[in-house]
Amino acid sequence: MDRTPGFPAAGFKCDSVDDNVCHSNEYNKMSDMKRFLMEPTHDNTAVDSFLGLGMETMGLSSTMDEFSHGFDFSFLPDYGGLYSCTTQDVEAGLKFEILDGFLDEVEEVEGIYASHDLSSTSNHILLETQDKKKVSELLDGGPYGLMNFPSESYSPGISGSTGLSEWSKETVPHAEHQNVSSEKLKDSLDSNESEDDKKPLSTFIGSWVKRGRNRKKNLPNTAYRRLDSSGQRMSYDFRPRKDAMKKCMHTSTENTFRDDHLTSSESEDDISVTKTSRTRSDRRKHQRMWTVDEVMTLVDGISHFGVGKWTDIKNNFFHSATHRTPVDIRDKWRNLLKASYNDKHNDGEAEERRKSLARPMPKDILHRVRELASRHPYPFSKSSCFVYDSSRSQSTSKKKKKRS
DNA sequence: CTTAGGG
DNA sequence: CCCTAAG
Repeated sequence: MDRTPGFPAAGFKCDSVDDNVCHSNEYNKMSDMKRFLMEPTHDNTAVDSFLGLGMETMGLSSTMDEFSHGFDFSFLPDYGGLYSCTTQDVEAGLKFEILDGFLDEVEEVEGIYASHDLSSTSNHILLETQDKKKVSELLDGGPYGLMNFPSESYSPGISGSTGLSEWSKETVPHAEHQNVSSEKLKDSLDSNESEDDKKPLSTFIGSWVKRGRNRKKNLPNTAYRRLDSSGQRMSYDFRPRKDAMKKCMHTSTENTFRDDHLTSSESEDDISVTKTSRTRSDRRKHQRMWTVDEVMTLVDGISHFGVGKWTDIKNNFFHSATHRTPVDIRDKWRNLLKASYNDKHNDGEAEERRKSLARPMPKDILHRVRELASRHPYPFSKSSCFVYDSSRSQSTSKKKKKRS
């Protein structure tokens, strides 16, 4: 795949990623991102600056300090990997993350599941699994010899807010989703409150802030979240569009918001919105629904590292998902097991009734969950009550990973 | 720090 | 999701 001259790769940390990794999916996605960036509603000032910088200081890490945007390049790995690390991608990923943040909140509140169009789910899941199998090859030291991927060059794009939700949408008419997203953002940017006034932007901000606050409480984990396996700093101290951000937030929350809106967990100073709200038992207020894509990522991760290697799964499959701690992942797996178990032992009537209420979990996933469950028993339901037809399990090419 | 388990 | 205990 050729990089157009206008979009130079910022090869700062992505030397290990060669163009081969950018197969068609990423290409399409990049096209979308570029198109997205071309939208007149977005000021490309920052992008242009990045461009210039990218051209001039390519490979010259010593001159990076002159960069006045406070851009911490150490975050590149998150968007690196298959994205080939162009500055545009960085910007785009950033914006997507922002937009997705909006959508996440909106989803929770209004029950709109725009990020995964379930009508086309079956379609895109098939492709998705194929893609993931490619990823599996990568992990297994497949065609690209990334056997011991340094956990940062491997960023399959199945990453939470941005990559994950966009990862497999190539075949889905997801342009509408993006349009919706940008509309949402525009509305929020123009007026301080979103159009339907159900959720003023301040609410979003408050939610993010509080989330960061809560996360902060368990400091061991927070510290952990800032580092990747090699101890490299992974915080995203990236604030080029500060001015644009300013437009959409109250001054009182500005600082916290700016630090939190991307990291959602890593604000150093959260003194502003602390004592008053936290005394409540509002712990579980901000839950993010697991998308189907995330679940599939989780299943893939478990199939690679095995049940119990939650940190490995987090680092390699949910690396840029700022939420989703290893514990979260483990919990989700626990719930998936339960779901698969229930799905197995229930008469169709109850199932239908339940499915009308909850959003459907595709059968494919439950099957894979059961496979994995049978593969490595989880000391969860005492005995291995997930005796799954072992003959079916042999059909998959997935390798069996034995836990120690 | 990580993981398991319970709330 | 959150919290805690144990390795």
